[in-house]
Amino acid sequence: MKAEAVEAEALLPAAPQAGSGRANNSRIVGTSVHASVANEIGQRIVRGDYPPGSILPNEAKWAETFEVSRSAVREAIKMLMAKSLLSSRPKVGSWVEPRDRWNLLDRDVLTWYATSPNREAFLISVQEFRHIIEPEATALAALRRTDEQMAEISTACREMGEATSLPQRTQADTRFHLAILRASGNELLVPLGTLIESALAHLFVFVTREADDLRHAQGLHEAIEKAIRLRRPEAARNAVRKLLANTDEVIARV
Amino acid sequence: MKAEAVEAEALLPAAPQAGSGRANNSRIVGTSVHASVANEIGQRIVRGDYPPGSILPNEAKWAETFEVSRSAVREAIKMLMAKSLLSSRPKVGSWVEPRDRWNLLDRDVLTWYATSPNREAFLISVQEFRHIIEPEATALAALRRTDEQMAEISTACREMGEATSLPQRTQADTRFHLAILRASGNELLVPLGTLIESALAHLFVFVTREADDLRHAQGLHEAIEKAIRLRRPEAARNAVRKLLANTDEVIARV
DNA sequence: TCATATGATTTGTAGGACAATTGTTGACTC
DNA sequence: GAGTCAACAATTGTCCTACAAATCATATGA
Repeated sequence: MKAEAVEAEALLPAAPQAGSGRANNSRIVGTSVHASVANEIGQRIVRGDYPPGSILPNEAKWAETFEVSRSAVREAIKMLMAKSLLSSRPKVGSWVEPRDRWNLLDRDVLTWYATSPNREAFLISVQEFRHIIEPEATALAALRRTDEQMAEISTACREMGEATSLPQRTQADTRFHLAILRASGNELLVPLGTLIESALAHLFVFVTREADDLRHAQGLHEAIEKAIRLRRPEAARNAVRKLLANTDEVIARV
Repeated sequence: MKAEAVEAEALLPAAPQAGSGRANNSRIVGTSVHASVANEIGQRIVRGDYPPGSILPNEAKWAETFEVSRSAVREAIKMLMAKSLLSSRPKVGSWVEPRDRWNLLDRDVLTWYATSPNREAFLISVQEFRHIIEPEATALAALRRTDEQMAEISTACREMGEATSLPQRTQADTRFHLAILRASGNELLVPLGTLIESALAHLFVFVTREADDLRHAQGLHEAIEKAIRLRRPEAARNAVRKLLANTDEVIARV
């Protein structure tokens, strides 16, 4: 090809480069090349740079763009195919699949979605989804939890109360909700934990809670814990609904 | 390496080989090599051949086993990594991730799960999941459907009634439920369509319905269609609950 | 006993070569 | 002029080889 050596794009968010000079090859830390490439391309797709149905640049082009080997690009693309973001055929190339084939519940896709321009739409969808899932999941947990699962839930709930920093509290909060999903006894509910994780992680950025709010929220969590402990599905369902309503309200303020 | 040329395993379900002789290289039809390998390894993992935490054979070993190149194996493994079934590190190898990290809601993983030894557990989980999701999703659809979406739902419902063969009917049934999910106005619900698809596909194998059952089920579907058409969320919710109860009963008979 | 090197194994990355697939173009025929 | 068919070209698919990087295990030494 006669293509001139175009400026390669950096894969990771601009590492402060020691030796100034050439701005790429800045692969910095723990991430492997194919993972970075998958991340970058995936993000662009979800962000809308390449609308569904459109043909992506071919593998050689990506390799050139990122200054990596075609093998690495191919592995990245295979990862995106596994998430149904892409398909490809010889001579045609790779194209973006229609949006309703995307596996939006995938951890990575969700992350890309959460950081894309329409963050608010995302948050609203997730919160609505929680309204559908969590009351029922918690009711099931109240019926079927084992003692070990109960211990996990109680521990997380207590650590939430004792947390001294917001990140620490958020982490305990997440553990609390994930433990409930696991205790529901339905394996298919567990993967939805990524949704909740994502929701809480992004909520925590938005929200600066007052001390009063914190105490109130803690009380709501403890009500859930209690209902599960006493094996009262109906009470559990209602307690979760109250918590979600509270969260809705916090969101609405912003 | 001193490894003897061991018998390679066939990737696809035993093609009737013309020239008898060597039993592999039987890659037959439209599937690419890396996809076949991913399918085979994925199925084995979900089936339980390699329990979570255990180390898989290394890439070279897989390449030898399937008589494909290491590149193809790597691309397959990357696909499984994208579904969180695997992780890998240099020198250590690839290991199976804990079950609760698997993306069970992924189309492929779900298929592998559905064909694994514990099919019944799978079907029960899916049906329970439907109880959680579908009533609410349908209520939302009743509130937010557009006219185009309504047309899709009505068409599918009608075609269900007019279907002359069971596969044809199942297909229309699937389209009906997927259209409702899409009409719910919550993007995150759409990916759950794979669950319902899978459920109906596998239910249809189990069940041989009587003419009476068929008429009854059709009536239940039409009730749902009507509730959505008249924008009555509460009626829609109840209609779906009735349909699911009916399905439960059919399952219980077997 | 603990820290430190060093060795070996496995994945990670690169690059090149060719096969397979298939859209496109152009020639040929009716 | 329309339609059919063959040749071409572009792109992914597959294979191969070589080396780099990471890291576990072992041995070595203080």
